Amino acid sequence: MRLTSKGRYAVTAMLDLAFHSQLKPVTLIDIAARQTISLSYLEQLFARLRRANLVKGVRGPGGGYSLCGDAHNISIAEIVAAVGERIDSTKCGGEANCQKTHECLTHDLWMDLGDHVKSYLEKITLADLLAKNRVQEVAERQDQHAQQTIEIHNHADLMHTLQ
Amino acid sequence: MRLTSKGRYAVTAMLDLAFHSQLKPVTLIDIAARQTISLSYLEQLFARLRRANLVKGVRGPGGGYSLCGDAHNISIAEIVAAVGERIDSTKCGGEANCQKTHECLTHDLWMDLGDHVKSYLEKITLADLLAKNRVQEVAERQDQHAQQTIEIHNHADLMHTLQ
DNA sequence: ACTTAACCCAGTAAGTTAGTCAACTATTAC
DNA sequence: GTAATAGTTGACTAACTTACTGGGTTAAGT
Ligand code: FES
Ligand code: FES
Repeated sequence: MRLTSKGRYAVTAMLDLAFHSQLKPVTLIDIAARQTISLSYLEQLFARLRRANLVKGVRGPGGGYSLCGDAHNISIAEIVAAVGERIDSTKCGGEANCQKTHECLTHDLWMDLGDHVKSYLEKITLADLLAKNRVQEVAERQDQHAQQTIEIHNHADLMHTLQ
Repeated sequence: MRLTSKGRYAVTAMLDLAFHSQLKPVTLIDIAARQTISLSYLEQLFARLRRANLVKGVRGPGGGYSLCGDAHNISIAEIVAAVGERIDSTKCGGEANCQKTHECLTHDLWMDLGDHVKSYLEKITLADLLAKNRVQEVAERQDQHAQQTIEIHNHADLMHTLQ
């Protein structure tokens, strides 16, 4: 098993998307600002999410990304799998061939653990997370903070053009 | 979360130890042969396991390692923790401070997942694994195969001394 | 035309993993 | 005592992955 920032970022970004893309697409620039994730790195992750048909991109002004389908139908397991994180803990990848042709001593243990985690993440959807109070609170705080930084950014731009 | 060969090897070796060290200590050389793990790498892992008081080493001929205490009291979670694998999936390590002073959007999700996996691995002991039929079968197959390779090894030694 | 923002590709610093090599110490057997 | 055994320690390394940067292209809106 290997669940790193890649998977964390992917789920975080998808949750941000679910929260903000009700009306119109959300730009990666906004997500990067709110969640403090590198824009270029987000692009890479969304390339995978798009290939997995979890999001769709719209180009040009007013464009951005929005969810493919309903938040109730997107599980955390799907997102994590889409960006290429292995939930499986085995060395053999389920082939039961660690020792030449035979399984190793602990093959079954890791298989069971993997199944366990997988089913846990499959049962949680974006909608489930979105319904939590804590998530709502954090998202709203982020919106306010992002609004401030945008104002600061615009102010800086203004000063720049005045020079 | 990050569960790699390090944790797999550690648990596999401990299980091998639980299976073979009923009467006398087991050498790392034997474990390395049976489980096809690099001897030097095993030494590093057992240094950590010893520091965590999970095994004790006996030097000299007839020496080797044996379990500290009963197999019923050693959980998989302890072994994995002893070699330094993080079961926790959060970025913050439970501090809830991904975003400067605040928690990130998905903090709770990763905390819950970590707790879930941790309690799963805490409930499984070496004795539990040892009781399984599959594990017994694999261990016996490994014993036979190791016996063969030892004979081949002795044969090679014999030929060598005759030259 | 010009701007916006998705899309695409190449590269890279830092860190981790899995492993090797070499030296040293304690214990037992002869 | 001395030789063999087996644990103990530390430094060092190739290969790989992660997280990230930069530069460029393409499609869409105004
Ligand atoms: S993990 Fe599947 S055979 Fe070892
Ligand atoms: S994972 Fe804990 S705050 Fe982000």
